Amino acid sequence: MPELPEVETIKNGLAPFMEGRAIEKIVLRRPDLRLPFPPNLSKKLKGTRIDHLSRRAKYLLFHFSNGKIMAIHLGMSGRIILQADMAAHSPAAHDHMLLYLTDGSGMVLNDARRFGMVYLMEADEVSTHPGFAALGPEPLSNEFSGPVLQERLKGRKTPIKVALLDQSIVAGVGNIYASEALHQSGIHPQKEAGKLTGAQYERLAAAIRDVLQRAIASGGSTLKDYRRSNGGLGYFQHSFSVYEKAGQACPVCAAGGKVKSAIRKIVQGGRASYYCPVCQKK
DNA sequence: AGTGTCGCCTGAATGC
DNA sequence: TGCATTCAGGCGACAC
Repeated sequence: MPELPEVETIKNGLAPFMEGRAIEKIVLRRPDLRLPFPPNLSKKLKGTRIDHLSRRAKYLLFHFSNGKIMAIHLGMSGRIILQADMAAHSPAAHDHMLLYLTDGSGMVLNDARRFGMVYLMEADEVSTHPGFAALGPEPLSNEFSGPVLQERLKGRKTPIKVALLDQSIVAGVGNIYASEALHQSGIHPQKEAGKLTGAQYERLAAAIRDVLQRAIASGGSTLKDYRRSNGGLGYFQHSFSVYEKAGQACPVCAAGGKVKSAIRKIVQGGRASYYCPVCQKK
């Protein structure tokens, strides 16, 4: 499940092999993923150069020389696999989009569950396009801070864990990093989002940044559905404190030596949350 | 506007 | 062994 660090890692892995190269053609092997592919995608991009790659929230953006941007959201199970020789690639199950570069290399978009999305837009539409207009600030940018988080959550009665998954509050945080950041900042996932103290918003904002940065430094987290574009594995999953660790000892408590507590799993908004009942108080 | 629920989709895990 | 059921979850659509 690619969240911000995974998409950032994919972007960094792809960029050296794609930037500056030109599109020969794009072959679609089905009409849609979560949404239909953009009409005439191949025709609109044929012959254009990829100027650079970037990321916004969990979207990977390809900036083209003709002023267009292709945005890919990998959903739950999306993968991008680089191919040195596209002619030698025989499409596998769930290879939905094949992007051929003029030098013979290319990339394959594989998405078993098809929760992913591909958009094509003009460069100046990135802030107004329906998929992007409501996105909150990038957590690793200067636009994000404790006070900003506090302002955006003012009056919100929803649990803080649920609010962190809302992409309009802060962009790019998903289920793994929401639980990890709340644990790191000592905040209970069921705490009402609008009712943290100023110090707690500061700690939470700092923890979100820290956990995301550490995950990026580790190449992201490899779970059931995510691999890096070179086929290699991220390894931040070995640094999880609470995610998928129900019943195990809380590492913070364990380090303290005295208090023994086990990580608990609850369901909020239909999704699993993990927390330490000792470290994280309402 | 905020909040909650549903549905999309497949593979892995579990149950009988 | 094999078939059926359950679960995972980002996000758009929708109802209230």
